[in-house]
Amino acid sequence: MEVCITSLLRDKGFKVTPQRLAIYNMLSSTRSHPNAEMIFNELQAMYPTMSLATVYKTMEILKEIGLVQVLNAGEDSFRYDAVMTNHPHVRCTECGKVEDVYDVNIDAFVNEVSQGTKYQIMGQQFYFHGICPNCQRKNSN
Amino acid sequence: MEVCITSLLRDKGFKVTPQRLAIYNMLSSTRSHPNAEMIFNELQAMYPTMSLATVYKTMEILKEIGLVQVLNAGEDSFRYDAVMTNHPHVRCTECGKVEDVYDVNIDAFVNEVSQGTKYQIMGQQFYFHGICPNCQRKNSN
DNA sequence: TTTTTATAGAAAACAATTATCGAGTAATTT
DNA sequence: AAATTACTCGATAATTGTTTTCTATAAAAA
Repeated sequence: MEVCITSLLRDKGFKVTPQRLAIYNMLSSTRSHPNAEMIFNELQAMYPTMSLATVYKTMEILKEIGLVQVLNAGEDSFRYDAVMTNHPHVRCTECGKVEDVYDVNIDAFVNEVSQGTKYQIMGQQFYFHGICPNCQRKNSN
Repeated sequence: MEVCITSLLRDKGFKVTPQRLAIYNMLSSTRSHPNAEMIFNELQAMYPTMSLATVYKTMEILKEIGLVQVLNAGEDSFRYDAVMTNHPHVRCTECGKVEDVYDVNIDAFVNEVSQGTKYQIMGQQFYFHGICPNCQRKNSN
């Protein structure tokens, strides 16, 4: 993994810096789909000089070299995901968490749209929102 | 239609103003999914005192009374749609236009996600991006 | 090691959106 | 119809997420 990002950065002419490694490592070891501020807050402890601008600039680079995808889950800020397979996301409108959705057949759906619209579909984003099992339980109490 | 928005506004305690009618009429007679600025620009000619703030405030109200839906097609600004049936959208990455996608079966897909995640799904947004037939033709020349 | 080049991060800039507030106007009451 | 009330308009200012600028500094190349 480390090797991967290191050589990927270098191949594209970007420098390998501690900040970039830290940001990517943090992102790839969580499933919380953090936004820039969450990443910043978590890394600030270990990297006291870390700035939000660096997080944004790094995300830009990581997106460019194909290591992260940017999620727009209908909130006011972007979330980031180091899992690059294109999968839907579901956001809980009560507690705000964003989770992955696996085990659904996207391809058939995409094909249907492609044929119906005559568009050459390059990608898609599926966002669901609702109430997670946890919050459902809380609500019923 | 006019009757509908007029009474809807009044029932919810909002006043019926020329600006609100103009904004809603403009939105419901286009398929271009404009953002606030596009709406503002188009109406400024006929309503010289129209301001962007009014467009935003009106959209807030129209959303609240269920007359428009807000689209977040992965751009930097929101787009608005007076068609309230929940349908996917596809954006052309070349010319930027956003079109509706009809004739696809969403329900089965939503059910699949609902059962797989145990979430109580309240809504969803499907965004596709790609190249529209027009731009495909242009590109091949 | 030296030189070159890109980067980090503070601060300022930006753009979309939201809030504030006084004057104006629609709806309601008299 | 006039007066009252409450909501709204729109100029302006504020806010928020994100991007840019600038310069000392760290990483890569020589």
